[in-house]
Amino acid sequence: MTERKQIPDPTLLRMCRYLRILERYSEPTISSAAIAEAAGVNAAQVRKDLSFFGEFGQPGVGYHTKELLASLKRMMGLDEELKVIVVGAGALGSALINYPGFENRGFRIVAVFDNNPAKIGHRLRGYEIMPFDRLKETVADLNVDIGIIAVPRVSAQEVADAMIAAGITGIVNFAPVTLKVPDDVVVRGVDLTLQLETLAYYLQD
Amino acid sequence: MTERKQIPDPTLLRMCRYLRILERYSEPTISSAAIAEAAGVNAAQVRKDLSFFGEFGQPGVGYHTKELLASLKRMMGLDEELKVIVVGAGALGSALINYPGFENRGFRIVAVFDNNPAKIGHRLRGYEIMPFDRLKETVADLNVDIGIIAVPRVSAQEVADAMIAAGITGIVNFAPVTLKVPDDVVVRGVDLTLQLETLAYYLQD
DNA sequence: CAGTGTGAAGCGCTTCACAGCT
DNA sequence: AGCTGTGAAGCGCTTCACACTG
Repeated sequence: MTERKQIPDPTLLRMCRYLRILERYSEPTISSAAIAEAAGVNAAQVRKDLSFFGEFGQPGVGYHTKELLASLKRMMGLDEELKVIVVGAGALGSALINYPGFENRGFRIVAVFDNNPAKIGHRLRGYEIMPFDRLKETVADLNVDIGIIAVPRVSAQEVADAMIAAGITGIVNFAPVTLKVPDDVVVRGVDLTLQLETLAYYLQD
Repeated sequence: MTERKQIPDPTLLRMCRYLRILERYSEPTISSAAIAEAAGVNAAQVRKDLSFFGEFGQPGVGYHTKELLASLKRMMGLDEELKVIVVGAGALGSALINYPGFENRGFRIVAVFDNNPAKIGHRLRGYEIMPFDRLKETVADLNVDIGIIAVPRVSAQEVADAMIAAGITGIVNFAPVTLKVPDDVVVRGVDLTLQLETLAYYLQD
């Protein structure tokens, strides 16, 4: 993975939210205040975030919506399609495969894996479910960028190890466990129940 | 919602992860270092986090696993079942309903809603799908604690408004949009593609 | 000794405030 | 006048380091 300018993680996450706001903003220009309002953050925060990537604004006017969107997409690495594999064709994996958000945002699912013999060969929304042991060759053949882990907790680490062995350096993990990976691999976790659990704290008495 | 001691949000999120680690730890005692190792954080962080809730440890020994688990669960508000409704019975809603993690962790889904006539009345893993307009009465009748939003982006705010009008004060939002809610309502967002998008940044070149 | 609990230092993100540009 | 870009201040989380304890 090539090194590039260090950008705070919270900034990166907000950038993605800004992109969505820009995508459905109809005015030709937009101010940091307007972005902030839609994203639920401070306007200075928006300007500071954008400044990590360059100077896009025009004092007294704001930002040119389409131009800003295009620039940011490119700088975020979201201007060209990324190839994704999904491991785990259970309820969660199926939902992810059917989730329009992925393809809409430039992520193309190129293969789906599962180790359940009953599922292998079956098709899921056009994707043939392949046996887990064909992961390595598939990743190499198709030049996969990102691996999504949608298997039960106990198998997650094993799947991650296989992905890494196959050369994948970007992983999104939906299993509720902290994965151990080498430094050059980026793992992002999405935990479906974590947020629910923190709510419990606030709802007490 | 009663005010209670202010605990940093990052701490709350880590607490939930600690709980999971404790649940499948077999030794009678556990050290902050062991928890830290499993959670991928600093040991001092673990002790500091725990100290927000009290003094549970024994110098030279560590923490009594089961005792700590029970105490933390109680203090996090996770010692008794919470009632949850899910709005949106599409791919994501269905996956959530089938996700064993919810029920396993003390969240009981008590009703599922959708406004698609083709789905209403149908059963999904034992849950009858109800029309959206019966949300208010159901929330009141069943004493619902938490609402999960699993509808498309465009409908999310409307659903949130209805939940709030019905008296729900804790919401988990799976739609990729920032919801506007009153101060006394706690919203937690789970964004399925956000993490994927941030990966793109790291994978450039 | 092994390991907790915590004051204090360190660090990084957020917010302010304002100079500067149009 | 309106709004950006940013140095500096503010603030909160993280990490250190060590006194203390069984």
